[in-house]
Amino acid sequence: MQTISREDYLKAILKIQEEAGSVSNQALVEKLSTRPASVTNMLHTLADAGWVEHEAYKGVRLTNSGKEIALSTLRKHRLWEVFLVDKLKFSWDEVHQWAEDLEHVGDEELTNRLDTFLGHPAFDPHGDPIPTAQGQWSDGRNLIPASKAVVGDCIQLKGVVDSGEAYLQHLDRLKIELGLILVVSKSLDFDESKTLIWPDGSEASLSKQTLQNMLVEKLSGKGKE
Amino acid sequence: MQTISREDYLKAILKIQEEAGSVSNQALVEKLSTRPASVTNMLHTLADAGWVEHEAYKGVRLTNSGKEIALSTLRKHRLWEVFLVDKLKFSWDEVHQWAEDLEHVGDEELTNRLDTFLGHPAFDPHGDPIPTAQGQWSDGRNLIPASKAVVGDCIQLKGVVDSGEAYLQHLDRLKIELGLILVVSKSLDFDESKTLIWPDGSEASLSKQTLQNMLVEKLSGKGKE
DNA sequence: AAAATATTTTAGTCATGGCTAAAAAACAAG
DNA sequence: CTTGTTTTTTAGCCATGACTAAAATATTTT
Repeated sequence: MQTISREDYLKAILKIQEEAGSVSNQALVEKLSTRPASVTNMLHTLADAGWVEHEAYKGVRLTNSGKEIALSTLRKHRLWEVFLVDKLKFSWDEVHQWAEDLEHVGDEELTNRLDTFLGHPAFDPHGDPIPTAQGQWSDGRNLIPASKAVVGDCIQLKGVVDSGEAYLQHLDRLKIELGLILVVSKSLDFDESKTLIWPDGSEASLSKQTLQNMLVEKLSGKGKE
Repeated sequence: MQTISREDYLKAILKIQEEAGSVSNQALVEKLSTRPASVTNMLHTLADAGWVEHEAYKGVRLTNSGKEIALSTLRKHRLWEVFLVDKLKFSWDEVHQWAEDLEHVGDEELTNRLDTFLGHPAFDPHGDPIPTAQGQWSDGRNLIPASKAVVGDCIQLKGVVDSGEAYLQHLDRLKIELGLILVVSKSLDFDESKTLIWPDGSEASLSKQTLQNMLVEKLSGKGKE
């Protein structure tokens, strides 16, 4: 049967599987802030339940039923995040921990009602796509890290790679939020920082690190501002 | 520290304390569908945490800090029930189990935002009063069981004693919901059943059992229809 | 008050899911 | 290919909070 811990592991495996291809125990240790022995332990449990295929020393892969649970949990997590931001007016850097709890509450029925109540959102407050009730979540968008934009580009922030509190608060201080349109006005080869222009005309220089974690859509080769 | 199980026990103790005065292990066994040994066990844990005072074989009483946690949990439970009914459009007989889970999520801040979002409701979907953020929940209303109404009385349903699924669905089938105004037209001494008249003119006879669990406000000695 | 009944506690077990420490396997480098 | 390092697994322990069975205490009945 599903428990909170098992759902957390399945969700973590899904994410690692998607972004890294293969899933090592080590990766799970980092993602879940736990210990190697705990991971091995849980992988046995998940394998016994038929949610992952596990070969000792070789890594894991989600089975269809495992992936279904993981996607459903991810869907719940992201829908609750939308609820917390849109309805309860939390900011995007405050919602993760509560969503981490809420994702384990409710069944498909409740989730679908929440989805309807929220107006069938396609993305969560960090720009991550919300899986559908049928488990589809292919993004469709063609986003690039802002670090790849060049001088003259007009870009719109559509998501973030790192949705940790620290990074999001950093963006807050820079008055950068989802949907914001920026123009690249300068690029330094030296440290790969770039200077960007805000819609209100102000400008600021962002570090390579900051830019790499911003997922943007290129609106045009020349800024339209 | 607080866990789901501990919050459940504190909430149960609060409810029993309010409606029965003293709290026996037996009462907790019934309320929580558990076993005597489990209750004794948990009471030790709660006493060690300073949330109850427990004297062997004599029963328990909440301390101030225990009552605070219990009231906060009850507040969360009832607010989430309002959310499920008002926003997600569940019926009053479907919400209890999910609220049972949701009540353990979030802190005071989240609860207060939820409260604001819901428009500071005073009562949950079963007519039970919602404790305030300050832990006040004195009802103020003067409700009586419908079994005490007499012929000619005009009564309005304001709450239920038993908010179990079975009873609520029974009321659903009778087209009885919170706020409904009824007139008592007949009363049988034999089985203490009463015949009631609906606003649309239809009438039906309700058993003593059914009436005892309906909490009503007497609008007038003579029905005003 | 003594006996019968009911309630509560103690003692000991079990499952989940953490953990540490040590062994085993895989991988990397000389 | 052998040695050293990293990763994974095994073995064994711990806390929480269920449980059963049996002992102890309360309560009720005669």
